[in-house]
Amino acid sequence: MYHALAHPARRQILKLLGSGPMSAGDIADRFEVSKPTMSGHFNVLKDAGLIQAERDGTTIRYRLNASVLEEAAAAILDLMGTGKGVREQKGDER
Amino acid sequence: MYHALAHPARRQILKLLGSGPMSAGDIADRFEVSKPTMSGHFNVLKDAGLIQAERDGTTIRYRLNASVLEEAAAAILDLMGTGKGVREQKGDER
DNA sequence: CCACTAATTAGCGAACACGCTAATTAGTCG
DNA sequence: CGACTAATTAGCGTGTTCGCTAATTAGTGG
Repeated sequence: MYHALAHPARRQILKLLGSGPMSAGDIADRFEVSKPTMSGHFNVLKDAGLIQAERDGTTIRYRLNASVLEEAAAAILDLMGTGKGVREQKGDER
Repeated sequence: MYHALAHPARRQILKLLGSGPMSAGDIADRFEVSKPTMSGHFNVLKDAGLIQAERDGTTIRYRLNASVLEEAAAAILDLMGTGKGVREQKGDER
C-alpha cells in the first residue's frame, strides 16, 4: 500500500476522488499520460484497497476508500511512537 | 519520501529509531541483509529527510526526524479532504 | 447484428530498485 | 606508520515499475 502512494499520479487520483466519485475517463482526461497507463494506476490503487470500482453502464466509477487512507496515516504515526512512551491508542494528541 | 516508506526494512529502521538514536552497525545487526545493503537504506531515508546522521568517532549514529514523519501522515490525511474541511466521508458533524 | 464508446488487458523497451561481493574512506590505537 | 574496526561507495545481475501502442472485453443503441 505504501507503494501505491509512492507515485505522484496515484496520489493525485486519490485527491481528485476526495471530492467524490468520478469515472475512469474523467480522471484520465486530467492527466497527460495515456488511458492504459491510467488504468494501470487504477489497478494498483484498487489492489491496495485505496479505491473501489463500480460499473455504471459503459463507464466505471471509482470511489475513494477513506478508511484505508486513515490506516496508512495511523501506521506512519505509529512509526515514531513506539519505544519512547507506549502509545498504542488511537486518540493521539499532538 | 513515499518511496522511502515503501520498503519494510526501512519502516523497521524508522521504528527502531523511534526508541532513540542508534549506530549504523547496531541497526544492521538486527537485519538479515548485508551491511552495504543497509547502508543503501540509510541513504534513502537520509535523502528523504526522515533520518539524520552524526559521526561519533568511528561509528555513525542515526537519529529519527519525527517532524518529517508527521508531515507525511498529514499529507496522507490531506488526500481525503481533511485539508479544506470537506467531511462527508463518515458523516462527520461540525 | 454491427457500429460505437468506455475501459481494460497484452506485450514491449527503458529506467530504476534491491541485493550481493569487493574495494575504499574515515577514525582509533599499538 | 601499520593494523584494525566502522561504514560507505563501486560495480554487477536480477527483477520490478512505468510508459507506450495495439488488441480485447463490456455495454449501449441504430
